[in-house]
Amino acid sequence: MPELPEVENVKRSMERLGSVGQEFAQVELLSPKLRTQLKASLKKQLPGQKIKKVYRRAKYLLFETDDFVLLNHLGMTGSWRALKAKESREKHDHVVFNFRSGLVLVYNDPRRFGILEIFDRDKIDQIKWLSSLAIEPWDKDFNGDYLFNKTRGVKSAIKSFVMDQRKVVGVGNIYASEALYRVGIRPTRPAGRMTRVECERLAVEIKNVLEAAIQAGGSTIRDYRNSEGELGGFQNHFLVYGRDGEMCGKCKALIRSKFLVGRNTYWCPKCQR
DNA sequence: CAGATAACCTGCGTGC
DNA sequence: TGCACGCAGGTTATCT
Repeated sequence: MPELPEVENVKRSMERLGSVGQEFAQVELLSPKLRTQLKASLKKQLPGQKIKKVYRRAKYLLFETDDFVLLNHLGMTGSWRALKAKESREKHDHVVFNFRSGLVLVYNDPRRFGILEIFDRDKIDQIKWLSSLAIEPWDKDFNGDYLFNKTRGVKSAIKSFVMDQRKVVGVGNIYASEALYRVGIRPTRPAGRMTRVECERLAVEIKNVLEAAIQAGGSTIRDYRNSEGELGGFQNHFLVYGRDGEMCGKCKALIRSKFLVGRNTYWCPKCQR
């Protein structure tokens, strides 16, 4: 469910809930595992720790405390919510974080593809989930030259390149189609066949589409919500995603879709070459 | 090695 | 109303 814009919005809503500065109290583990085993150390180590910072890296959400880092990936269906009435538990709630102030944050995840793990704070750079991620899209080095150099000799489709978190971070199935449409590149184009100018434009449009989606609160197709329960709005601005059979807004050709890289992919056959 | 496919899970919409 | 099937915002392991 969540790509970078959604995770960024979860992060911002977490800050608005006042999570920074909160001191952990009891932690309740309701399930044995998400994508990975839920460790008992969550219950033992977090109480007494204060959240110093909440931040995002790629599609990961991180809570930094005095001594630890709580790492979270939302998988396809992960979500957070703040409890108002006590004991308002729902199906697929997996972990309950009680704070000393009375705030309660619950992690819910029907498909359990998410990750919730704790690491020593001085070992952040050893976290395997983060070790091979590419630079952030807003890093000064993320530009046309970067994409041009990384794509040289790559025969696989540009769409799979853009979705490869080791090459480009934060772009998933929605924003891959949207970014490539904006640049006028067909998703099936071999990555190594991108010109330098096209790489330049792709770097710009990846940032543009992610930025626009962040500003719109992310995309809600079925069930995405930020931690304050708010829905996203960028689904109303999709130019190609989910619009196969509809007219392209630029040229009136019909938008097509095809299964590619294991995911449905959308593009305009006339505007994208 | 690239590319496709399966696997991990549950829920929901569709068509019979 | 029920059931089988396909599909879903992600990632990784395993095939061909």
